[in-house]
Order: sequence, then structure tokens, then C-alpha cells
Amino acid sequence: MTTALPAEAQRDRSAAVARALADPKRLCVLEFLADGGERSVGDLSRNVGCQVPNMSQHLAVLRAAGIVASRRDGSTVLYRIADRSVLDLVGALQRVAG
Amino acid sequence: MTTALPAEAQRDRSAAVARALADPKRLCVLEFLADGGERSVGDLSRNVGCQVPNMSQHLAVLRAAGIVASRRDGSTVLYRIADRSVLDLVGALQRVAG
DNA sequence: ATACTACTTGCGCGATTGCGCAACTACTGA
DNA sequence: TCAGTAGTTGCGCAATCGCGCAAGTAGTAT
Repeated sequence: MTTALPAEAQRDRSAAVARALADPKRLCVLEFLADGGERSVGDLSRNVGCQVPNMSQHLAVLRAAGIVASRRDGSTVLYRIADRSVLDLVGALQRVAG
Repeated sequence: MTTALPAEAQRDRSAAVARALADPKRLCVLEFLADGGERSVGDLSRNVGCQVPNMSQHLAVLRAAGIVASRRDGSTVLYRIADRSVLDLVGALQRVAG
């Protein structure tokens, strides 16, 4: 079995994930990544409509929460959804928000 | 069919729901409501460990996001999870945060 | 009406957040 | 090495958030 974490620590982690999703631009990023597979920072920044440094910060928030992952390809950095469970989460979110 | 909302408005609603979930105490409230059915403000405030006015504010946030609903029973106000889809959302959140 | 319990609302404060801007690092190609 | 392109990081500011506290509303009971 996995180590039984105190319920409070688990809630803190859940809250951190929710906080990372609590921004329209970051949700927009996840929509692009959901059907685009991998995208560069510049690509995302153009499509979402914000400056590159701002997008980089948003992506850092998503990555810190374990929602996206990144890899470098030459001079560009490609971001992707970290896990399929993230798609379920975004779907559930949209259903409640619907 | 339902009116096709602009994607941006849908994202704003999703972000609002996520923001409402982005607090450990509010997640704790949802856990209590998930297996307790209906709970009063005082009850929740005792179990979560915060003052009554603070709990009332947290519940107002959750209600504004459509996550919980309330009804009055005499002098007490009982809160409950608004919809089953909220349970799916919290579950998906915990799975990603796991 | 009075007193009491249950809850909500307004206010102010410290902490966090999102953003633009500038500066910095990382990689490519000549 | 010297540009040039792609991202990241640091800083400051306005806006928002969570909280405690005080005051107000709603319902019960005497």
C-alpha cells in the first residue's frame, strides 16, 4: 500500500492543484495541450494571447502543481499534459462549471 | 440544445469553480458534506477548526460557485453538496494531487 | 418585547496573485 | 566569437484572498 498521508497534507496538495487551475489562461493552455499534444512556450503565448514571460510563469505554476511536464528540443521547450488523469480533472471541472 | 457559450466564458466559469476549491478548509468542508449529507455552519466550523464567520464566508464562496446549496431549518442553515458531479470533481482533484 | 442562539455581513490587515517590463540564461547558426 | 532566437527569472504594482473582529439579521422561546 502507499503511505497513508495525513488528510491535511492531501488537502494541501489538492488545494495547490485547484489553485493552478484557477485561471482562465491556464485552462486555455490545458485545452491547447489536450488536443495539440506538445506545444512550445511561444506557440502557447500567441494562441492564448499574452506575453511570453507571462506564459512562462503560468507554465511554471502548472508544472509545479504536476499538471504539465516539459522537455527541451533544441532551442525550444515543449510542454505537455503530465498525466491522463489531468484530462479527467479538467473534464469534471467543466461539467460542474457547465 | 443549450446556447453555445463562447469558450472564454466557459473558461471563466471553470476558473471560478477551481478557485472555490483552491483552499484546504473548503476542501475539508466538502469532505464532511460528502459523507455527512447535510451539516450546519456551526458543525462545520467546529470540525474544520475555524471561527463561524470565517466558515460562513467559505460557504458563501462555495455557494457562489454552485458547489454547495443551502436550506434553512428553523434557526440553523444546512449546507449540502449541490450536485453529484461535484463529488466526481473532488475525486478527480485528489487523484491528480495524489 | 427581551433574551438567546445561529448565521451573515462589513471592515481592515497581511499575504498572495497576475501582470508588464527589464535583465538574464540557453541554444542555434554564421 | 558574435548575433539572433527561445525561455526564464527578478522586480514592482494593482488586485484579490483569507482571516479576525465587530456589528447586523433571522429565527426561537419566554
